[in-house]
Amino acid sequence: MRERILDVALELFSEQGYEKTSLREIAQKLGVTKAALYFHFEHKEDIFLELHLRLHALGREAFDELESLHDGQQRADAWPHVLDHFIDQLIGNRDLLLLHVRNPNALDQLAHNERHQAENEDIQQQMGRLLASPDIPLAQRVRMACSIGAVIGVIIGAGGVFSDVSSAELAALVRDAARDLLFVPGQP
Amino acid sequence: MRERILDVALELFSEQGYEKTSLREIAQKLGVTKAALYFHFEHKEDIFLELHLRLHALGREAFDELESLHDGQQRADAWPHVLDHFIDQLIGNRDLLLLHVRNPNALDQLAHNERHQAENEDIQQQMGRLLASPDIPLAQRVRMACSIGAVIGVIIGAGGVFSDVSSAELAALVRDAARDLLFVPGQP
DNA sequence: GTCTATATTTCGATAGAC
DNA sequence: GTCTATCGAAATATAGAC
Repeated sequence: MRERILDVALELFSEQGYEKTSLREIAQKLGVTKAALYFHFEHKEDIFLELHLRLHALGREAFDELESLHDGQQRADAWPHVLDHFIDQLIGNRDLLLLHVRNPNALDQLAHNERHQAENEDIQQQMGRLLASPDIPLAQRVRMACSIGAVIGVIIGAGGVFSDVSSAELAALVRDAARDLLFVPGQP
Repeated sequence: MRERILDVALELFSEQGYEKTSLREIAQKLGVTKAALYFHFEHKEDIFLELHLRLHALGREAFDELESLHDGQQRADAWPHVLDHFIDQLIGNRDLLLLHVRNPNALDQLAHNERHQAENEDIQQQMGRLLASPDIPLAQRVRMACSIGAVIGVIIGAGGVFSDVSSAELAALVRDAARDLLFVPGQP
C-alpha cells in the first residue's frame, strides 16, 4: 500500500502541484479514505520527502563519482561523461524530475525537516559545492551550470514540444549539444 | 497603492510560492487589512495575472521581432541575436523570472482565466510555435530549447552560486556559452 | 488497516459602516 | 479606501470503533 500511495502522490503532485493536491484526493484515487493515509505517513510532508529521496538516490551516484576525484580540474574534465550518464538517469525518470521542477517551494519546506537534514549530502549541496569550486575557471563553471539547465529545460521544458521525438534520439541530441557547450574556447 | 501591492506580492510569491502566500500576509506587510486588497483586486489570481503580464510585455518584444521574419530558417539564424537581448532583459528582471519559475502551477491556473485568454499572444505559445516550427531542423530546435534552459538555469539556478559575479560579466559568459551551443556542427 | 466522525485552523471572499 | 466582522469551504490532523 505504501508504494501505491507514493505512486499516486507522485502523479498528482506533478500534475497539479503539491499544495493543490489534498490528501482526500490521493485517498479517493486509491479507493480509501483520508484517514487511512495517516496510518502509513504521519504528515503530508513525509510523502513528498520520500519521493524526494528517490531523486536523491538517483543523483548521488553521479555526484559521488565526481567527488571521488580530488582535483577540481579533474572533476571539470570528467563532467561531460558524468553528465551523459545523468541525462540518461533523468530521461528515465522524467516524472520524478517533473515533481521537483514543479514544486520548488515544497522542496524548500524540507529544509526545516529533521529527517531531511539528517540525510545531508543532498544533490543541491553537492551541485553547489561543485559549481562554487574555486579551482575551476569561472567560465567553465558557468558552462557546467548551463549544461544542467539545458538538459532539464529540454526534458521538462517548452510544454512537451518534443514529445513526438523518441527518448533515445532526444538524449543523443542533448548529449551533442552539451558537449559543444562544455568545450570552452581558449582553455587547455 | 496598487503598485505597492504588486511589489509586495511579487516578493512574497517568489519567496514562499503563490499558494503558501495568503492575502492576509500581503496586507500585513503593507500595514493594511486583507479587505483593503479587495478594493484594488477582485481575486487573488488577478494579482498574479498582473505580475505575469509584466513578463509577458518583456518577452513580447523579442518574439515579435522573430515572428516578423517569415521564414523558419531566418528565424533560427536571428535567434542568437534575439537571445542576447533576451538575456539582458531577464537578468534585469531576475525577480520576475523567479516568480514564474517558482510558480508553474499558478501559471497553469491562468489558462482558465478569461482576461488571460484574451491576451492571446502569450510568451509560452510563441516559444512553442517557434520550437515546433517544422522548417527548422530538429537538432537546431533542440539547441534553441537548450539555450533557453541554460540561460534560465544560470540566472535563477544553483541557489545563487554566482551571486558574487557581476551581472555584466555573467551575462557575457552566458552569451558566449549560448553562442557555442547554438552553432550546430555540420549545418550550413 | 481502514472506517466514521469531528476538532481545529486557515483561506478567499463579502457585507456594511465610516 | 480602509475598516470590523463574518461566512462558507476546504484543508490537515486526530480519536476511537471495527
